[in-house]
Amino acid sequence: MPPSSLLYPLVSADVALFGVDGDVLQVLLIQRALEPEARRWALPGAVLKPETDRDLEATARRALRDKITVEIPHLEQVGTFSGKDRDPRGWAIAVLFYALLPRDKINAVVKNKVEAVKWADAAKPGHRLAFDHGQQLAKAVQVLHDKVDRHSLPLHLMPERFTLTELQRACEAILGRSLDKSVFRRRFTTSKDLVKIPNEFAAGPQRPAQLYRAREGFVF
Amino acid sequence: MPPSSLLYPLVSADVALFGVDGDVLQVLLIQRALEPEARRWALPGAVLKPETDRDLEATARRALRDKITVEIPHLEQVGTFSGKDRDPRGWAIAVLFYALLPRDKINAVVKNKVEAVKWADAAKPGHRLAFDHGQQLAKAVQVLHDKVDRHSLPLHLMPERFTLTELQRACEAILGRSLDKSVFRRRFTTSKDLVKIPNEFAAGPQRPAQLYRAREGFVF
DNA sequence: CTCCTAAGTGGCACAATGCACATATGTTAA
DNA sequence: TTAACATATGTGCATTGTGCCACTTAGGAG
Repeated sequence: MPPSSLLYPLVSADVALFGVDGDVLQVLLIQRALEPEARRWALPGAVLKPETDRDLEATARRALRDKITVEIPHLEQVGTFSGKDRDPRGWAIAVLFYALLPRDKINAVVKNKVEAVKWADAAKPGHRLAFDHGQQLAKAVQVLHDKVDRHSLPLHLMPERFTLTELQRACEAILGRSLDKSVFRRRFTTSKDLVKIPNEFAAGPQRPAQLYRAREGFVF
Repeated sequence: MPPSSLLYPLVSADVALFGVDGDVLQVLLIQRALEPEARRWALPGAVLKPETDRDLEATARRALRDKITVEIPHLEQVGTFSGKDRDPRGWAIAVLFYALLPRDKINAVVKNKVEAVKWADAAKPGHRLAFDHGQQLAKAVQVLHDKVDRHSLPLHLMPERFTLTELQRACEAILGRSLDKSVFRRRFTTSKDLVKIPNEFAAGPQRPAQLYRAREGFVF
């Protein structure tokens, strides 16, 4: 039971789980089954259980474990949203995390649950989200955006092996604009985070493409 | 009374208040009067009062109002620290903010209070801080550092009117390294955030220096 | 063998940077 | 009165990074 009075705030963790499909940045939404805001789409979240959660990142992981089947390697804090008006139940605090899901796992996420689950365009989810989740999502997208702008490579979005062009598509999806091929390559073929896989190429109806993988121990 | 059980976490807001004195980045510390961690130095903080605080930023402002005399214009969230082991009283959440105090107000902050208050070198406070405040401080310094690295100007640290050299000293204090005078000037004399004050100069035993002020509505 | 597609490379103008040096303008001291 | 001095402000140049665009290369499809 959440606290009904104002004595203690309701504390929860929300997660913006991002994936890239083609050239669109997507985010996982769930349709709330219970009041408040029942039937509205929302970011997955969970209420803190101090007796079991080690910290709020554990709360966030639990929120995901209930919905999806794959384990998330990368989870990072975005910020904290607080106040007495964000949740009809009263004074509430939500700590927002984001996570990146590899392209090849993007269809392995739906679990048997009461709630409906779907992927939505992260830039325009198409619905008014529950609580302040619209604002939260915008903030998470902005953080992701800034990070890629600062030349961080979102390798956690990529499968084990990938081509430079695939990586460029992922960055373009996050930034929402196209990048120059030549510039992109010059910048990153010398990056310590990218490792060329010798003699491994992606086949296709054109010239084969060199495959790369993330450096051991890489974190976004 | 903080919650003694694990049913609800203890929620508080901490503030890293930064100032620059000469070429050292300083942070305001208070010596705790009460248990736990009595007599240890800590960042100023306050426990959330849901009945009075609009949000956690308000909690942070209240933490400062109790200690210092000047109103802080700029307050920004750094991150949230949570877990059952950070505070001996049990499961606790602390949301950390930072604030920047102008050089000319740096000696106007001490209020009549039980606790001792002092400025410490932000890079090495010299004491083991209470709770996880050492870690919190390091994170706040890093955020500040990154921001200046990305060419943001910490104008909130400066007095109303200042010279380019003073501004450069402030940036150097934050970054912990010296910057090239020529590069610094080329970069920022054309910045929209800096406004030259015509016919106003700082006197001294040398050539007078042009005075600048922050653009109206500037935020760090 | 030729065409198509995407991979990968190279050139060039321009901007940002690091560094050395030059000039300006006040105070201070002989 | 004048020279020494300290800091402000500006210039020149080599190096490196970036944006833009054209070109070459290596496969598959027909």
